Amino acid sequence: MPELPEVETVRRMLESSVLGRTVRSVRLSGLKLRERVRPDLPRRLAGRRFVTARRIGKYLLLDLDGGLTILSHLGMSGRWLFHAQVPRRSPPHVHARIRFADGSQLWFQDPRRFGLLRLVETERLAADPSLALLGPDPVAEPLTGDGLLALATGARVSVKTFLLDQRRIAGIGNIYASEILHRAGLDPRTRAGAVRPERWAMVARETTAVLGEAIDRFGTTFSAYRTLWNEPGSNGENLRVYDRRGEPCQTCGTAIRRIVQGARSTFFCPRCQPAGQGRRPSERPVSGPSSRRNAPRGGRNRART
DNA sequence: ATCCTATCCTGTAGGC
DNA sequence: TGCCTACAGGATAGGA
Repeated sequence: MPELPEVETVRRMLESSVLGRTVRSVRLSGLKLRERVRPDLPRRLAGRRFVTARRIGKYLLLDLDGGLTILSHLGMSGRWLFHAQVPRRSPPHVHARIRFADGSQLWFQDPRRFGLLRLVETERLAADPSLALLGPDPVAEPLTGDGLLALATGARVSVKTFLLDQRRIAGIGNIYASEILHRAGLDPRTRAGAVRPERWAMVARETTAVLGEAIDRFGTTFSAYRTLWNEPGSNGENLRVYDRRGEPCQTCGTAIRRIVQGARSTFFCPRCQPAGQGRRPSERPVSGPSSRRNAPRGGRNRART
């Protein structure tokens, strides 16, 4: 799943390749993504120049001159791809092809169609419903222990679910939530409102470290995520718990466990992340108490991200 | 208000 | 080999 580091990687690459280019024409697949792409998007983009590439949480904001912005989200399987030369055989699921004058093209590809391509007037972005409720972006404004403590006051959800809530913090997804909690030594089942201040300080520090390292490695690729150059990110080898059920913890050797929280996998080390940092919330796997039923059957190459 | 589940969607692994 | 089923999880609408 593309999370903040993957989106940031794409943003930086867009910045180096697409800024300054003027759109000659656009072709849409016409298929519905998370929402329908406006059919007048090609007409409205034509002749405009890309001027800024921004990111808020997992959202990408591509500003064009004349006050128009493409608000984009990669969802589960979305990719922005830049082709200096267009490949002879066209891959499936390309929903937008943006052509530039020199023959290069920028594509939005998304097999699962959870992604988003929305045209917004730049000055109205702040009021856009997808952005209006987002919490702080932890790369733009690094988290602090005190800040997290305040955000979590009264929250009864687990700290794992808390980190995934984009209204509280924007950009953390399922992979990095597990990684952050492992490095912070915090049981993912702990109730967010019961986490001690010292522990929040560790979460803040580790969030910065985990996201920063992932950005340095161009993101984590299991299978779907690719950079703008259609290359996988190399952060997978840097992950300590995610998708490592049964493997020995790199810190203490204990077998990594997988549990289900809010219908999502969580991976943690029961020894490095001991219970008892606070009371646990009443979260249970959706399909009953047997978490084995939801166990992924694949290895590290299972379709993801 | 807050929490929680179902829903959208396709590729892929694994079972038979 | 090939068909079938379940699962992966981004955001969000709507129910408890």
